[in-house]
Amino acid sequence: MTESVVLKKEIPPYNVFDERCPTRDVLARIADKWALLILARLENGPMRFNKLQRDIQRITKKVLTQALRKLERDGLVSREVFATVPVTVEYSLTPLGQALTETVTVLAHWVESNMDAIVAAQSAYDAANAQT
Amino acid sequence: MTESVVLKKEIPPYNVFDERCPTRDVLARIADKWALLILARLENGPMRFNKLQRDIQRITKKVLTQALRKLERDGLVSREVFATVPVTVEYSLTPLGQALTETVTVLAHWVESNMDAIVAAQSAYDAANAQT
DNA sequence: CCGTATCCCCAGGGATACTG
DNA sequence: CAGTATCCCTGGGGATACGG
Repeated sequence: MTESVVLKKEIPPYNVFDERCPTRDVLARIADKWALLILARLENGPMRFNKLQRDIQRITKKVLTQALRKLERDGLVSREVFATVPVTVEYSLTPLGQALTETVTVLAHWVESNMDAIVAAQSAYDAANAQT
Repeated sequence: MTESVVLKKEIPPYNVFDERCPTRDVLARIADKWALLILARLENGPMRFNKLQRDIQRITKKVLTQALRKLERDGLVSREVFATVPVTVEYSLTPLGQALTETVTVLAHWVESNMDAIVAAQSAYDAANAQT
């Protein structure tokens, strides 16, 4: 009888805990304070470069540009140039970025919603570890 | 007639986009590659220090300790010492950390699930921006 | 308006060794 | 086992100025 060999389905061995897995680099790029803020900010629609910089306070043009390039390379953000004078550039979430951002937004909101508990924990921790 | 003045309910003005809001610091602490990996790793239950270090590859004791302390201070992780010989220390998620980690895990899984699309985007980007 | 180009700087992370 | 203690070091930001 001919054995029907059931090949183990090759599930992509992506695993963020494997130091060699490229997902780890991607996660590290997303797990960046600026990246998260940018994604969260773009959730409500396209936005120009300067508007982004103004909304996300304390970020320099250089760093914002770098962060946007990385997000663009990973296919999370798209960049569109309009030939106005002076030039206008709009950034928006790609469908891929949109999906990711939903989770990112949950994260940001979670922090806001639980900030009181976090502050309390910090106080307790600091009190317990108080130095002379 | 006496106006019944409806006081605007004072919702905590927590907002990650405000540079002065403490939520921003917390988000920055969570938005850290090591912090995310630690939280994700602790999701399945308590874990000892060395096990944690082995599972999360490429992290040194120093950095792991620092990361755990921050998470502990924010009330996301708890540390329990057992007077065995040699000493055993277990780290686990607090209820607060548990809730957060659910979202974190979604994020990690999202990356793994969408890695193929991300890789494709990277290739396209690199091809479009090829030098010379 | 939307970025580069420079310069500078130090905090944070790596490597290694040691201890309760 | 679970951390400190040191030393080193670099690259990621910050500030500023300029350019298309």
